[in-house]
Amino acid sequence: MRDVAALAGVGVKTVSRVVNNEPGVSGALVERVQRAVQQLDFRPNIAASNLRRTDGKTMSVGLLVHDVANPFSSALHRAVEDVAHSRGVVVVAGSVHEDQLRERQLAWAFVSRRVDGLILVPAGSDQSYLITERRAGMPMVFVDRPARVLDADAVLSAHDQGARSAVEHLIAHGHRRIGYLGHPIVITTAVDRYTGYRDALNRAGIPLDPAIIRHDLDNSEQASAALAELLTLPDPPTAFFASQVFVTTGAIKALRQLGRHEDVAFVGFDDIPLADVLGVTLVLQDVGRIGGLAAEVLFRRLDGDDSPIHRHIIPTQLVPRGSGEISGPFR
Amino acid sequence: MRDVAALAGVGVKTVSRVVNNEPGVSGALVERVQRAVQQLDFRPNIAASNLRRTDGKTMSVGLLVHDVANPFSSALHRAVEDVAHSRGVVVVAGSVHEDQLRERQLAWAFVSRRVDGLILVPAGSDQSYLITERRAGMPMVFVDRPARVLDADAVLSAHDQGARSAVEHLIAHGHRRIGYLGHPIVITTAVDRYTGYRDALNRAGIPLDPAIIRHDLDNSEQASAALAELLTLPDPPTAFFASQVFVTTGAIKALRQLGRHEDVAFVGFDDIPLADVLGVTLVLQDVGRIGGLAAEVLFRRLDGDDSPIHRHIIPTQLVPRGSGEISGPFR
DNA sequence: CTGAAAGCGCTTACAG
DNA sequence: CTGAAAGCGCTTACAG
Repeated sequence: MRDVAALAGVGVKTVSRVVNNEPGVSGALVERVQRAVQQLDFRPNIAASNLRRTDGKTMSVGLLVHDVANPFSSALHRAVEDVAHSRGVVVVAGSVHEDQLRERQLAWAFVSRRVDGLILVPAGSDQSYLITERRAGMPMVFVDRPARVLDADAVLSAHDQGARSAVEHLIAHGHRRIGYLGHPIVITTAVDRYTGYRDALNRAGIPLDPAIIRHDLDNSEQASAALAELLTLPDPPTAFFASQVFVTTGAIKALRQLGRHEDVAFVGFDDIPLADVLGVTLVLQDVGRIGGLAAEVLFRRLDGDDSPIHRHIIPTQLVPRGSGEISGPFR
Repeated sequence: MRDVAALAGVGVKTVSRVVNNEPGVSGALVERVQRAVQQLDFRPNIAASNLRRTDGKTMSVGLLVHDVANPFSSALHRAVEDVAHSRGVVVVAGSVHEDQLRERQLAWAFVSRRVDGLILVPAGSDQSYLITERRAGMPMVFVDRPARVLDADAVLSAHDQGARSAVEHLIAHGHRRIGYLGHPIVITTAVDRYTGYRDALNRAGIPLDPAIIRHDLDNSEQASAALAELLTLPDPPTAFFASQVFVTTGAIKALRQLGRHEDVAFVGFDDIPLADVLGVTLVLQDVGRIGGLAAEVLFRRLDGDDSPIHRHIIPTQLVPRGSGEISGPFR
């Protein structure tokens, strides 16, 4: 900037004014400065300007997700980015991989880079390591899972209701033996969705049978194996509910491979490309809305909104496509 | 940092040394400083430190992709992140949406934030707007599509070869009328893959028939419609090749919906979840390797590697799963 | 309307 | 081993 000022024959403050489109610079000077900017290919250093600015905004937000490559996370990223981009804010994202340590490292890395706010799908159950930043007023919005210790906004799917509607759907189609295929129970969404499963059975007066309940399935292969195994029981399930996208994928594969996709009912969680072609009934989360709302809440906080912390619950939607409508023995 | 120094009763330089793990501070002082850091919840400001550091590294790299939410882009993101994370570097990603203007805005936004390097899947055909940064020595690696004007490293799939192998596979199974379903031809990968299609036909002495070639399919719905339409021709294709993931998805859906997936052969491009269950033969790109290599090339450049610019070509792999092995009339 | 001085939070280059 | 001074590139708070 000093070079530009020298070339244009003005003070640095005048260059600063022109670069930031501040009013009160005579037309002639504006032009001279702009020419110098062009000539020197001057790129203002945002970091330096933030250092001195009173608001100190870096125009960046941090996004912590499970894995940037998974469909939920990347759709969330996209939704957040859309809102951020419209405000000239860049998003720096990172994958936490359900690892508390990595969550902490990444959050700190973002904080050290002075992001203006944080949107996070937490891996750990305790975000107290962020308490200083939170108290200092850094906006944070939790997504998919609420904060445990911190007092912060959250945007969540109605996990329990979504699961309950799926299981009730199966019950309505005449099933009473409904296998549960669940992702790792340390993740709060697994607890919530299992709760929905249990509630649906309870309300229908169907006793819970641990023999057909499998938690902690870590990937689609494990889900496939679990489903196959449950079908070998003396009194096997006539229907299955899968709690999450990879579990759902594994279940679909297993049913197809075993040739049971036409007589065993199935409802999964989360959308998968081609699931429509395969006629798989799914409970869908509105990821676009979740991400968009999370970003909006964050920016409202950045704009000074100091209304009470709120937990936004976004409904899920059951989309019948065939697999969930296969009739059971009690219909 | 001043506050920490005051509390610990030392100079700021000593705090700086402790925070950066520089050697040559007596044990007693280290401890006193660390206690003060703890007590004040001190977080070093990376932006400020970079401003003065001679190397001036922000420990961040920029990633420009088509759309962070699409499978190729997000897998790329993940692969880049894995390498970056191992070096303590964060990645700031942005979606370009095949829009030259947005590409430019984002690239500049990243440059203004002084990222150490750039990995980009370019939308436009001209990145000369980055020429100043490139000349100033900023490392850049192009992915999926080469730079047009800039002299920079690139990591690309063997698009033409991949397409050729797909079409040759269909020819080998007795097809001579092979429909081409292509994504927008303004994208260089579409040109490359179409070249592969054409070459395969040429080598087999099959004349090119524009009637069964459809470029510029923008989404899976258009691809479905195009495939359906081509099947109504008096002399319809007995096989199809789809050039890209969304086109592939649309083609799969159309074949299923028309009930033609068992007699019309098909080979698509790019992986899709559940395509294995559906028995769809695909040409796969090794996204993990592409992203990993791109990141490694970038970091090598950052480490001072000044070997000549290189264009890395990553082979694709044809995975036969059934749909591509349906026999045609000439077998 | 314009610009010189001071300062953001840190590191460099130096002196003790 | 330790720290005071100067400076990174910019903006703030002022004075003219």
